[in-house]
Amino acid sequence: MTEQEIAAVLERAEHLCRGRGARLTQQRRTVLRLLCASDKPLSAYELLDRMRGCIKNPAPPTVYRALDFLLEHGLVHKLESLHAFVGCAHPEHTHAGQFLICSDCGDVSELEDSAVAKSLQAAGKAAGFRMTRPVVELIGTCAHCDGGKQT
Amino acid sequence: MTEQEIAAVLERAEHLCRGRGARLTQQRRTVLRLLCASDKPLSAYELLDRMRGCIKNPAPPTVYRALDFLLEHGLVHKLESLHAFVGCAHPEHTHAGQFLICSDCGDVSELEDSAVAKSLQAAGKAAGFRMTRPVVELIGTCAHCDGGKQT
DNA sequence: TAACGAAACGTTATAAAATAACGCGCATGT
DNA sequence: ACATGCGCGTTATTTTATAACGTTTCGTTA
Repeated sequence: MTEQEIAAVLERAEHLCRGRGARLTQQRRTVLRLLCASDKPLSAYELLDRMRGCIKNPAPPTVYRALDFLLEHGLVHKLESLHAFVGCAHPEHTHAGQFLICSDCGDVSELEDSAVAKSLQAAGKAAGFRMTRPVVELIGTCAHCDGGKQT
Repeated sequence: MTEQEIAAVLERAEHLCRGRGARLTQQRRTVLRLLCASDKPLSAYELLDRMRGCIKNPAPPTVYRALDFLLEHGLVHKLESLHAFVGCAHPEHTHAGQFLICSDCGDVSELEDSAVAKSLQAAGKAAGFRMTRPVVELIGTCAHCDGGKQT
């Protein structure tokens, strides 16, 4: 994300939290900013390393607490298959996103494909299942890495 | 799974491995059997505990190696969001299954919903993404636990 | 059948990811 | 001012997963 995009995300996050009576503290803001600034998902411990610049003596609970808050408020996503986190590209949206994870270059892109969302919803409903959190991570090779090798 | 179902799974696994020139060793068979016999997903370490009955001094690599083999051959699935494993209900199928995970009772059921599979395939294709492994885990409340509380 | 090479396994150690538990301090409202 | 709850610091521990290296087992081929 560019500096400007990050600023916009922080702005939106601020607004969203204010509206909910939630406190976007310095550390939480820092974690969100670091995630947005990274071009790759970050593990909690990578995040921890990067926090050393801004915060004095961060320990694991510091980063996990911030992540818990941000996850609750839909500002970041956890990629379960990578044990890593990314800033949410669409914080206003519904949080039924899907992730394309390139196992070659490590790039991740977030989709909000309504056909996928609907089919998942339908499949759950058919089983009488009330869905609270869909985890959809497609692991494979991105267009760039696949480059011309495949039709 | 019932004893008979487990026997059938082991039989199929045997056959499948033979056909591929892969060796379904005693330990691998044991891990597969234990997973099938459990009514819940098992973590690697729970599995390790249960192996103590059958195998002398199992250490983590023992169970992880068996799991790697079984995963490669599509005989078990890993539930990324739970750090746990289940026996595959449909070892003959395509391995694009979806999982419904009840966060209330812990029960997991495996689907093979073709509408979901197709929409995922389509979404990936639209992004030029070549998918090798879909991770689809729907977290929520199963019909039983939701029991009457919801329309 | 003896020798070989690959695959499977035993073992010890360590890395990586996540949480428990406890107390302090600060902001918020009464 | 005071009480309450939330956020945070800190230490320790638990849980999950892998590295590294030597030994054994198995199937193949000479």
